[in-house]
Amino acid sequence: MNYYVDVILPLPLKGTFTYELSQDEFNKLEIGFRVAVSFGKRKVYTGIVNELHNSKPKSYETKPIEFIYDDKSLVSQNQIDFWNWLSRYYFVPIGDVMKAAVPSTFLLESDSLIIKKEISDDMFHKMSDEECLIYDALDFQNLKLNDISEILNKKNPYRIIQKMISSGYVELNYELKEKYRPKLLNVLFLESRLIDEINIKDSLDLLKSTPKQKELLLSIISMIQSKEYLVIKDLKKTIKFSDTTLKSLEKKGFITIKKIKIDRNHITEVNIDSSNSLTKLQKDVLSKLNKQLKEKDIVLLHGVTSSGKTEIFIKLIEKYLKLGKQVLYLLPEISLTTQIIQKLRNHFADKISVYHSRYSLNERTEVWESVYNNKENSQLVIGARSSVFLPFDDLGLIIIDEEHEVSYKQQDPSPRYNARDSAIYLSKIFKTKIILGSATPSIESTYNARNNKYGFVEIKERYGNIEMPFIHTIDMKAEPKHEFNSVFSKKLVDEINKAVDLGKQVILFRNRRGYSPQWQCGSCGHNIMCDNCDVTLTYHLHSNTLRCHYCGFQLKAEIKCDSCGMQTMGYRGDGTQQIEEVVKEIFPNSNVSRMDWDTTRGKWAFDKIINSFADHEIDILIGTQMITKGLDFKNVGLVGVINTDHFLNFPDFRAHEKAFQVLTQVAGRSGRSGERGSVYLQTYQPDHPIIINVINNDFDKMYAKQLIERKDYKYPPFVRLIRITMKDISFDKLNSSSDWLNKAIRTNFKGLVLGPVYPEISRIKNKYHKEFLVKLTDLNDLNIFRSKFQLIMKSFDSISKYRSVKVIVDVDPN
DNA sequence: AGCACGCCGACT
DNA sequence: GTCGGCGTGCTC
Repeated sequence: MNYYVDVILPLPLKGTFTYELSQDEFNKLEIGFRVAVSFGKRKVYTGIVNELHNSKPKSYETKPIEFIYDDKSLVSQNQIDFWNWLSRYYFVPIGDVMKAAVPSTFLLESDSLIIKKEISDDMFHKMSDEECLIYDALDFQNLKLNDISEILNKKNPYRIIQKMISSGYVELNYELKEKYRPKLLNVLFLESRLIDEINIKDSLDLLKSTPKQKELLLSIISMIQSKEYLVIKDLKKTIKFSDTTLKSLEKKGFITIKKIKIDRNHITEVNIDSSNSLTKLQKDVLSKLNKQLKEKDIVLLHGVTSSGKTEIFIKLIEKYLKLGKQVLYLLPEISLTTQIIQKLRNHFADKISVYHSRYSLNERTEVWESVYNNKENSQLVIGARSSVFLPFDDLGLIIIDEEHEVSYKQQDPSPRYNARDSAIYLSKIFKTKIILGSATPSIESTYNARNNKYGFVEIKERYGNIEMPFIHTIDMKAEPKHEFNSVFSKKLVDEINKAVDLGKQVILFRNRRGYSPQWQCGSCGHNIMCDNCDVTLTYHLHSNTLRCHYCGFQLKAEIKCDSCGMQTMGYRGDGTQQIEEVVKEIFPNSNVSRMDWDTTRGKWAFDKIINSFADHEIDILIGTQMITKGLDFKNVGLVGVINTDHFLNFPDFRAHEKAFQVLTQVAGRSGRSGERGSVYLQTYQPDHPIIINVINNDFDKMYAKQLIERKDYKYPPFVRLIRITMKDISFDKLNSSSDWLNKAIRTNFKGLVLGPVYPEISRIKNKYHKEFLVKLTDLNDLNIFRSKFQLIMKSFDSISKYRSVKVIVDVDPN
């Protein structure tokens, strides 16, 4: 009997790789174990077992595995199933899924080391000169392949080493570097005899001659109380002492100093608030939710902004935690602010872990381990997209908050998966319940809810009976502009002044689109383009440079125009920075701050701005989408949208849906406690149907109209979209290869295929882009299309001149 | 992807 | 003569 294992490797290659096993290894291994395997000529990777079987591969020879890391699966069968589904559904190599799922800490790096074996004289005499050279060199130290290549002055030492290995002169060993270093904390333990009061007295007598030490010991005793140990850093905060003083105490046997491993996700301050009483309305919603959950696995909770969804979620979470189940609370990355985390911590204290891509590898590793061991502090995980990959063992509930957010879909590196949709699949494997929450649910989820696929609960009132904000339009065609800057109407400025005078805070909102500051010639209108991308460069005031947002290309801003030679290049367009300046100019007595990707680079920059706004250190906050994400400010009296039209006018089948969502969400920031808030939308199209829907808070009408359009023009939820993007440095090669692919797809697949077309930005980072859009009318078509497409790509890859062309498949693109 | 092999041009 | 450029093929 032969024994084989199919291994997932962290490489962007299709499929798994088969290695041979001894019977012992076969018996020991299980799905989800980690193994070290040699791959290619010189690489060793950590792979994860996908399958164990007995069928010998026909077309190639197998290698043995090198090493088994685990006694217990690192990744459960369920997770492996999930990876396989994701890989298949989204057309991505399973290795990419593995890389997204497992912190690299668990995938040890290896460097092959050649180690000398003891051999007989007889064998030694059979060696060639080069072999002898290597063998002798190994007397001093173990060598890596690179070292040997230097000794022999030869590019490829592998053949020789291979021969030496097979002859039994040397063997390969792998230096496995543990990348993960747990955070260590210096702590001190008090000698146990000192806990007795009489002993303390005696001991202090001993320290009469060293008052510093005596004083320190007294502090230690008073601080340590009944605790097991004292963190030295904390001690230093209370009393000043030198390390030698502390060391002396250790020498004299009063204390012992140790380094202990601590959990990086320990909590700092918690104000437990277990009262958590729900209003009657909330209780009502909760019982409806519970009822729905009995019948359906997925329930959509559509609750208007500020309707108190979080408190309801908290009750639900409590219920599942009490049952001993794990709970995953998914949020868009950007909403993972201390605000919501703090709210949940106040209820669940140390049962919470947060999983976030902005956290360090070490921090993520700790959460992973904690979930893996089903520890107390990760019973509730609050996480972004990638937390669907955590090694849950007994997941009872997944809450997907802000369900409509497009950022649940990973865009750039593969795997291009949607965390919401993946979580839904995950829930089927785990038999987990799902709550989708939003004030502005996606058309797709609403469609599923209304067609009885999902359960559905609605909250139409705001928490504490606060009225929905009053939404006004300001018709920019008719209203006079403010004298300082024409982006502001006089009306908006007046209203802001009124609000600020009343001690209210103001949020000004603008869309990045159309607001990137340009460096343009005042005489000929010449614009400066990026060298590598098909976009104009954006002007950055602080550095006086022009930058590309796609590739980072930079130029110094010059006054002289390249095109007409005039000294009339200057700053046009109304960038955020410019708006900030104008606002500061118009409202000189107010504190004005700006929040966008530029001002929130650091890990905590976002939280800092949010907190200072919450503490009313800022009167007027200017920002992009970012400020709409579920932030809960008490004192906002006015929200102004500067360029409403930019949400309405772009060519995307979701444009109107998104415009409704974002405007409703922005409006929802106003008047969240106490009085009714106001919202002002500056627009040139005050009668636009979406604006009317927003004003009337009329989700149903918006939904009905969008659904008709989606049906007529064949978009989700009526079809499934697949976008295929081709990229190449050579424009001609891109065109000829896309012609080839176009023909191949259309002759093999009888479905709706659009394209290829050049996307709006047709060149990025020096590569030309072209895309297809495939529309599938039912799920079975996905399987048909996949098999056809795979065949097509096989032929495509065998055309050597198209080798450099990148083909990217994006299933359910945004 | 990452790496080795192999075949061509420009150098000590 | 050789170093090294990149086009090509392969990894269980």
